Amino acid sequence: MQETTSVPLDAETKVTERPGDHESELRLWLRLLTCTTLIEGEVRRRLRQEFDVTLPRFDLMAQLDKAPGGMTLGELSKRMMVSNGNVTGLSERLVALGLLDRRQSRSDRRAQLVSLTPEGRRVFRAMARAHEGWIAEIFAQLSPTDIDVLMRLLARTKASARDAISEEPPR
Amino acid sequence: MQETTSVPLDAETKVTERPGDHESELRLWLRLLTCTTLIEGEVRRRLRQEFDVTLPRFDLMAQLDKAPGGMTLGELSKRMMVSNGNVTGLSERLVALGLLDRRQSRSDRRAQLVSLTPEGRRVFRAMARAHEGWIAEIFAQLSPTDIDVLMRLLARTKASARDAISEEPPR
DNA sequence: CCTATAAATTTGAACCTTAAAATGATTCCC
DNA sequence: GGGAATCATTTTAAGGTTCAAATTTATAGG
Repeated sequence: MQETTSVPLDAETKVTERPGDHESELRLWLRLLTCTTLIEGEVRRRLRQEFDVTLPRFDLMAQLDKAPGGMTLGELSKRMMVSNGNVTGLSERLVALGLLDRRQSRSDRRAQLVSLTPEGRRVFRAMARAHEGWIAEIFAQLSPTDIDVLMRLLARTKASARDAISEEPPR
Repeated sequence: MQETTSVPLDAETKVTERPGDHESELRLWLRLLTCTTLIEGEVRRRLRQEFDVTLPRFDLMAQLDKAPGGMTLGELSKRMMVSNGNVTGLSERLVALGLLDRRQSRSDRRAQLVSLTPEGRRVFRAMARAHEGWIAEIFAQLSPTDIDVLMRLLARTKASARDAISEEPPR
């Protein structure tokens, strides 16, 4: 057994923390996860009910809407933060529905370029309008200041996570 | 073209916002989602590499670790915020691995009680220890104050989302 | 008791997701 | 210009996920 409070209390440093204690970070992570899961689930439900579309398809179309000239599958995969194979399957289904166009890149025969069809763009715009409203409802109780502070802290969180993630790989 | 700043500027109200504008909420949601996806992906990767276990299985075991007496499948489903069928399948695989026990509730023959086996508990504890360390790394650049403020704002976010979600159903 | 209703879970179909291996194309560089 | 490394994508296998419908058991009223 090891004495966990044997370190002399130093008023200048964290007073309440035991050596291996990271409870507060853990609780923060769980809360972050809860918020996201909650909201994501609601968005998924409404997309299905009101537009008969899945969330991943909406996400993919959202990326393409921002790239009028189309985008490569690999680029999509990176931006959506999902695997390559995932994007392959999603695109196939959207092409089959007539919402996506797909063609080979002229300059690189390895690459597939996908873009929204006019129909796809029309459908997406309608969904996006509704979606923005749902998000506003969901965050309705946050003041502009709350939002601003959250944005900053989440930016810091993202940076911290990226650093922690990219340092390991060289193993 | 429409003049977007034609509304007389009133110092007492939001100055920069157009009528149907909820861009800031939308950006906040995307950032929240990015943070979560980023971290979740890293945790998944490490769980697989170091313990050969999937994130959902870890999550399920984490819930059970907090309930020494076991838990009903429905209860698990609610706490994990996933569907019933999902929990059925996950439990089956964990029982097959000898990490979970499963028995019929004595008081309600509809209900199935699951709990960690001694082996399951041992395995989970080892994973949980490592997991706590990873989370600490990932959030390393946040100060105690950052964490505290984030906790509060996310609590508010959660409350706001819950309200928005539970008000609609009666439709 | 009997029936209606509710509750807990399971099942089936479709889809999403990842990781890893395979394929085909491009680039580098000597 | 030929070989090695790299890159974009597809494929495959295994698993995760939802939804909705079906099954089984409980509970409440009459």
